[in-house]
Amino acid sequence: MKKEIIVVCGPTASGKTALSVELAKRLNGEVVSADSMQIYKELNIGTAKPDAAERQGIPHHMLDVVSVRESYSVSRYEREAAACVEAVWARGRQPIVCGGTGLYINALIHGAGFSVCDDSGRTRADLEAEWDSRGAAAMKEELALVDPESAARLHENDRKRILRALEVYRLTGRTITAHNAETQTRPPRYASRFLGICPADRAVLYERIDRRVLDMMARGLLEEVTALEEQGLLTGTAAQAIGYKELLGFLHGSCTLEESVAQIQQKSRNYAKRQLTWFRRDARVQWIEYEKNSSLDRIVEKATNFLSV
RNA sequence: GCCUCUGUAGCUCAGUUGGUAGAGCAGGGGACUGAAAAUCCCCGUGUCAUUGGUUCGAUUCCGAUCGGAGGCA
Repeated sequence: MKKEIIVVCGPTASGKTALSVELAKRLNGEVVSADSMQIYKELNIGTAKPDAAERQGIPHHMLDVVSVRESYSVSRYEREAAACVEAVWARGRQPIVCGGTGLYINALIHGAGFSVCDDSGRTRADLEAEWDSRGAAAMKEELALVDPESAARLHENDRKRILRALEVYRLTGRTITAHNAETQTRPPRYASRFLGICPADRAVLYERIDRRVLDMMARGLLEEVTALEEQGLLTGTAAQAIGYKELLGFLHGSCTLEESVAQIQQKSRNYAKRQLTWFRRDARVQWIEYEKNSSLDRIVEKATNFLSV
């Protein structure tokens, strides 16, 4: 078998799960998820994690790998997902990477090679404290001294990236610019085929999102969030998950349930747009754009056509 | 029925002492290399409800009409 990973990407609620399962059935495949929130064991309904019925007996990997009590990272994903892909090949089957987290997909395919390690989080905590006391301009100036390219590229308000660039420098003595240049010129570690799936009409995507949020509520999202909150589990990364943070507003009495649900829909639409920005600029992606009433069969047919050439 | 307030961007509202208007959100575009469902950047012309009048000039002042809110009956 030609060792080529099939990637199914696209915005949230575009139909990635159904397509990847169909492809797996036809191609003797197994699915490897590339979703930064479905990674968490306790997050189910709100992350649209496929249940047993949706999986249709197809093995799924990289779901439920950690508890929300732990913090996860791209570098862990890069390692663990690669191990899954290798295992699928070892079984003589086709790995199908499916997910909406573009950064994770790139890390898996490309292998960014993050070696810098500070699991204590001390360096970052120090930098955050410095940012708060010295201000954005001073921190950006400090970065400009050691890594002028990054400083020029990053906006002063982009706290997260400025601090990350400084963190890399303090930990390794190398700039993130040098690191990025090195990983970008290295060829990807896996051959891959990218399929992007999305309705041709943005309004149709947004309708699908709105409907799915309502469906999540009907399936018990509020109960899921309530239980997690009672156990004090909605902190850290889990508290960033769309659907969870908005319902917290209702649970704490700062808005009505209807307002929370509308917020979830809104934030999901905003998120879908960001995902599209990410995937659209990726020249590897072959797009399957479908109309409102397109059947799954037609979509799968289009996908297999792309894969056969 | 009378009185008061109100009608400005898709929504909520600001503003123009008369020289055709701007914020937030939505929406659109972009970025993204160990938090990524996160984080960050850019983009604002719309019969200023309709219709008369005053005026060189009205979205702004006056009248009428039609919506909306409140009060008195």
